[in-house]
Amino acid sequence: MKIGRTHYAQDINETLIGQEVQVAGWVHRRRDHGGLIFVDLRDRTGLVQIVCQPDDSGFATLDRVRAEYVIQVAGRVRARPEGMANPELASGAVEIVPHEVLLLSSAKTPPFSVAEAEEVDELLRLKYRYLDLRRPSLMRNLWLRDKSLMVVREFFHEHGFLDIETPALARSTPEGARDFLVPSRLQPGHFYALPQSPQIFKQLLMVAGVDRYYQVAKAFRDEDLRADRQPEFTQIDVEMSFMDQDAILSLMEAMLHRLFAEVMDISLDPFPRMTWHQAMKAYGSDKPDLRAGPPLVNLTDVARTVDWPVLRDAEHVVGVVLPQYQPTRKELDGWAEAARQGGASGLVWIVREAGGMRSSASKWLGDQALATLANAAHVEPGDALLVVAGNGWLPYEVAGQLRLLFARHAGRVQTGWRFLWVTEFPLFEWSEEEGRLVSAHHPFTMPHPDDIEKIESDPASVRSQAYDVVLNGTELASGSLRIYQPDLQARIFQVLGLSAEEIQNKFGFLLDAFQYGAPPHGGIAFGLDRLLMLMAGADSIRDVIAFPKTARGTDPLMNAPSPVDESQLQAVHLTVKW
RNA sequence: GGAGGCGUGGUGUAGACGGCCUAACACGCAUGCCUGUCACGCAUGAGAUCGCGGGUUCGAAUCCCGUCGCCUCCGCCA
Repeated sequence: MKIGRTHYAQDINETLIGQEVQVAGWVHRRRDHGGLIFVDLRDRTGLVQIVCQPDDSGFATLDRVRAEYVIQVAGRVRARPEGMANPELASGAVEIVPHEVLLLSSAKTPPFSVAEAEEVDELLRLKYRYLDLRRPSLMRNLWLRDKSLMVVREFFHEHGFLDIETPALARSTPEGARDFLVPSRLQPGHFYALPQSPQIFKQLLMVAGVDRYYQVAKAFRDEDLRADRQPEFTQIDVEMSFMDQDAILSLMEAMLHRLFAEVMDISLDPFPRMTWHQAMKAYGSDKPDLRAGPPLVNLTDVARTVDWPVLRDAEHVVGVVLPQYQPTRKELDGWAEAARQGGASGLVWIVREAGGMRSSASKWLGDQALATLANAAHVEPGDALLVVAGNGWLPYEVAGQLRLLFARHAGRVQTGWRFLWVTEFPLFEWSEEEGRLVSAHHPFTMPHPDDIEKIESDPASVRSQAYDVVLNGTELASGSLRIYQPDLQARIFQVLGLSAEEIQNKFGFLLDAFQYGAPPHGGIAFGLDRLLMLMAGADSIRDVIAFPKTARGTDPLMNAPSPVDESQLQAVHLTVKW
């Protein structure tokens, strides 16, 4: 028998009954009945059952094989006996009777079972990632990734976007995350940086007249990891010229609609749009989870009427309604603790029972005042209300956290795919660490046209033409219209506190480029890994990345990072100290 | 940088008030039996100095200190 296959496991079905087929793959399970051996052969598509009797050729080989041996089987497809079909398998109505079995590779007993779905220590999984990937759940995610990228690429191709590669060896950018650095051998003492995003390149491509660009691009950020953060990750990076914000949002939304329709067979509703300000007021978050129950209620006005300074004198008073929920004292104490952790001075709760009301503030608020608050929040008998008071955005953020905590705790998070656009992010935000204004998105973000005159006089209030795609409380994409006028860009740099010299040194090439005819342009970057994580129902982006890194940034399979030879260090003019 | 959780045969867990642990259970593995299983079944068996180091104690998987690793969260992530 030559090496090769005629069919994948999942394609062996009733239509092939009586035909000769050749399949190849791994021994998933072997069930030895003495005179009768069943082998589940696994390939990347699934399983197919091989059945073999002592006088069949190949019996001796199948008697010897063990889990994860690699075999190739030529045989005839036949229907399984009456009542013996396995509805769990695509190939479950049939089986293969071999007339030749080739043992291609034996295998050591694997360190964990490929066939069992049990949860295995992730370090071990990563060390033996090639075995982990054999498990159907991860293999499915690789397929999902491939299929999704095909749909995305088709979409962009059809809409006239050019797929253009940008360098992985770039220069360090002053704003943003910590860079991964690569020492230069030819330029002693100089370093490349791995790009945190192709941002500047794609804007230069717009100046070049590419008009529509996209790239499935690796991005690198040397920051601490999380379940949804890896030091290298993949963006679907997009940039367009001569389109206003509305046109960009509509086109990108169409892409996601197409993706979900073709890959998930899900027809998405049009995405609601919400300004950052609205999102913060209604959900205390710039990435609201619309599945997690009703929005926050604003009790600031009604709080003015009560005779208790904690509420009356607070800048903002925000409530979370717990519909038809009577929390225990322990739950309430837990939420109060969470509120304090979040920076609030405390939590006021009101529980409306059939008869009357209990409250943490009953010492200070009479029944009348409690009723006023409860009524303002439309709290019905059987409901409860959590109230956070404070200044600035803090009470909103804390209440937003409590909203999520409650929804998760009480199992009130609805299922579904709740996308939305969040628009009009602030252009600047205050950095405590640096003691200055920094760009909320990045310094090339176009200010809102109505706010341009306030850039110098009241920068904190300036809105931007930046937007995010949010899905179920996760930020999936971030983008903006870009500044294309050199003078406006210079004003922004000035507000950011960059000296003329720094500007010239760090961004001079971009400003230069803008002087040679820059089109109005804007774009967006989708976090592919996060998107796939949600589509796959995974808890971590590691489950949709073939070879991810641990929370400490190591790769246990290759043992990276690693020390290097002294000669390698010398070549790049480095001495290591520790 | 900070907080928390976890670490016990190959895998997943139990044991945690110190002695009942000569460390249990399931799966896996090995050997034998078994002709319709599909998480096959039955029988027998091998396999662990309880992450590592130190301490307390007559005695430590169990208590204390340190350390390493993994995971989660906060900070950080334009």
